[in-house]
Amino acid sequence: MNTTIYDVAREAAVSMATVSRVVNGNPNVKPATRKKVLDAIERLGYRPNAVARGLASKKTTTVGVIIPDISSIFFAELARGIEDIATMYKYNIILCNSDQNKEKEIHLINTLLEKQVDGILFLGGEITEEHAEQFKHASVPIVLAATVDENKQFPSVNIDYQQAAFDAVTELIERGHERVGFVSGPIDDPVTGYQKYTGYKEALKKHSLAFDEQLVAAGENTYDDGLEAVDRIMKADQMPTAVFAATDEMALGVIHGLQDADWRVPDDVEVIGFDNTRLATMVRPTLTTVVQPMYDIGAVSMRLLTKYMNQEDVGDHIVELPHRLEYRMSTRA
Amino acid sequence: MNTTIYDVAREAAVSMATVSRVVNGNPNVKPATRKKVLDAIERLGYRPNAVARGLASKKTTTVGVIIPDISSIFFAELARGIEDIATMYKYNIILCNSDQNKEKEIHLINTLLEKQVDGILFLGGEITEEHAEQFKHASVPIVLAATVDENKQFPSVNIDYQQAAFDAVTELIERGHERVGFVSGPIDDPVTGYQKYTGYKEALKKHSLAFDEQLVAAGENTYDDGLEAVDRIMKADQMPTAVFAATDEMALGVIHGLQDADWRVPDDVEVIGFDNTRLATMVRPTLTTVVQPMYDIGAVSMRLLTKYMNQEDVGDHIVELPHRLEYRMSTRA
DNA sequence: CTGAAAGCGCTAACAT
DNA sequence: ATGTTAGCGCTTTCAG
Repeated sequence: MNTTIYDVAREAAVSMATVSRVVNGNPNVKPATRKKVLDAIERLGYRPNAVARGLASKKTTTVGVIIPDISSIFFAELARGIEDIATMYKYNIILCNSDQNKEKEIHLINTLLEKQVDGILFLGGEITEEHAEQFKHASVPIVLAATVDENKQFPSVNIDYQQAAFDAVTELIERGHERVGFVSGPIDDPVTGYQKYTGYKEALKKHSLAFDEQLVAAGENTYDDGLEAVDRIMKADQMPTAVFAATDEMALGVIHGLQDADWRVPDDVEVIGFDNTRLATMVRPTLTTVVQPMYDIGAVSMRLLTKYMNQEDVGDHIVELPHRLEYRMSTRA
Repeated sequence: MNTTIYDVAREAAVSMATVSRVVNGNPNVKPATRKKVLDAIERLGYRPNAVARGLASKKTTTVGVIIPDISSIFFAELARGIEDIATMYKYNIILCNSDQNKEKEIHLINTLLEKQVDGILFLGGEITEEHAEQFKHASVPIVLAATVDENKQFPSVNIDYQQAAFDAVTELIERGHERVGFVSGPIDDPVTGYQKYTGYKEALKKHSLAFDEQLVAAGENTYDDGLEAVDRIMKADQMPTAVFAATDEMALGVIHGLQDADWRVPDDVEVIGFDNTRLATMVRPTLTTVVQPMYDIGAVSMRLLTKYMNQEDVGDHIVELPHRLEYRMSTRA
């Protein structure tokens, strides 16, 4: 049997209430009795039972995090930002991988709610009607991070993916390229696909360049798909002289695919990636890429969630973090 | 107010016990009444409170995972293995980053125990006396993964790091190299440093090669430290013709450092890494490396933990997974 | 400043 | 097959 607050109370010859007070740092305890209690706790090796506390107080100091895949460099970095801030605010994190699978996501939300988490951080592809329904019925605050919510009906933190893609492609165009390839994950993936795709097309249009289906390769966001994308776009009737890849990992694939086929980067083809993961400096040439502050997105979203959980006033429910281009060697100086 | 089991009981005109039975899939319920209850649950939108259940049943179906840094490729992959198996056995995971900081680790163990996790998975550097003390007093099973426990007093899953390093270095030596560099994280880190260092020295000794301090560079396990290591070891009085790096990330640094200084890999210098993270195929030349089954270590350790939690019979408390060399292009065919 | 007592929502005997 | 009844360990009024 573990020792309980009752045992401590008896040992210290006070009431449970008093023990509870000292354990919770309530100032209304005479120093002398506080000491008595502390001693008893020490002597008995008492450790408060957070489950009982949770039941009584209706707070678990635990938040649920639904993430597509913790083994992805991108999400792992985000997760670290989340965890650090959570720790700072004394929360623990229940981490769940969803693989962006809607069924799983819905199921996980339910599980987390059953576990009485104080809040949920949702990272994923997209918010569907069904997600929205769930979220609305949740009794705790929910914040989205790196997740597209068309209707902007839930608090979220993001960067402007479309604008970021637009900026990157514009940079390429302004360097004189008229044939810019686009390599991405599934186009129907809201963040890694669609938004960047739209930004890409906008940039072309803005500069009166024709859109060419042959310069587009949509794979699965992996290195190998980047590699393969090269096969496809370099076979276009008119080859691209620059490539914008939707993730750094794909960009590495593109660079190596290009090099394997004896093209030189950046001399023959310039390449820009997206995310600025640690991978970007781990290639030759190093990768020029759109900086997405992953750690910060995680940190800020967690911070936002803590505010909701404490019912603090929140300014903007939708926060958009800045992005920028980091110039490295995969583009010409 | 959320709806409780009591509300459901009233709505279905049965007792709480019966509701509890159907919620928990107890077969001793007449189909008809089961349906009545299910309907009531549906109608009320009832969602069981896991905290209350936890308090009453003394099981939370949650396990704590203490991990050095989730943003590391290596640990993220391990975490994925852990989470997948946990999900399979209906457990959730409370994920905590320790940064291998002993204070934090001890503190986290306590927090997790307070939260009444059903078990703990500990990944980290090393088990000290103090850790051991904590573990012994824990009321739940603890399994170590990718963590060195000198006294082998706790259940754990690992590969034989020393042997693996020995094998890699031996491979290099048998290819005719007499000057093999060793690049690693802090030598005093049990897994990434000491064990591999020992394996390295053993291999030299076995083949009657002299140990040369100048060929050893211990940094911080990062890409940049790999890069810098090259500066050091290539300045040795007699340069190495092969390098064994303790992690893939360092190995990438070494390869690029070498290439930046106009050495050719593998022609001038052969390189072998360690881990077989996804990075290994994301370099040119692709990296020959020691395969450490990260996902499996995570999965197996979680599986082991479930056995302890279910008080099942466990065969070996210490499991050692196999390692092997994966030959790629950073070594000559 | 301290204590008594009523739950929090559920499970687990024990009855029936 | 179903109901009754204690708790699980803690927080939280409410008194004093």
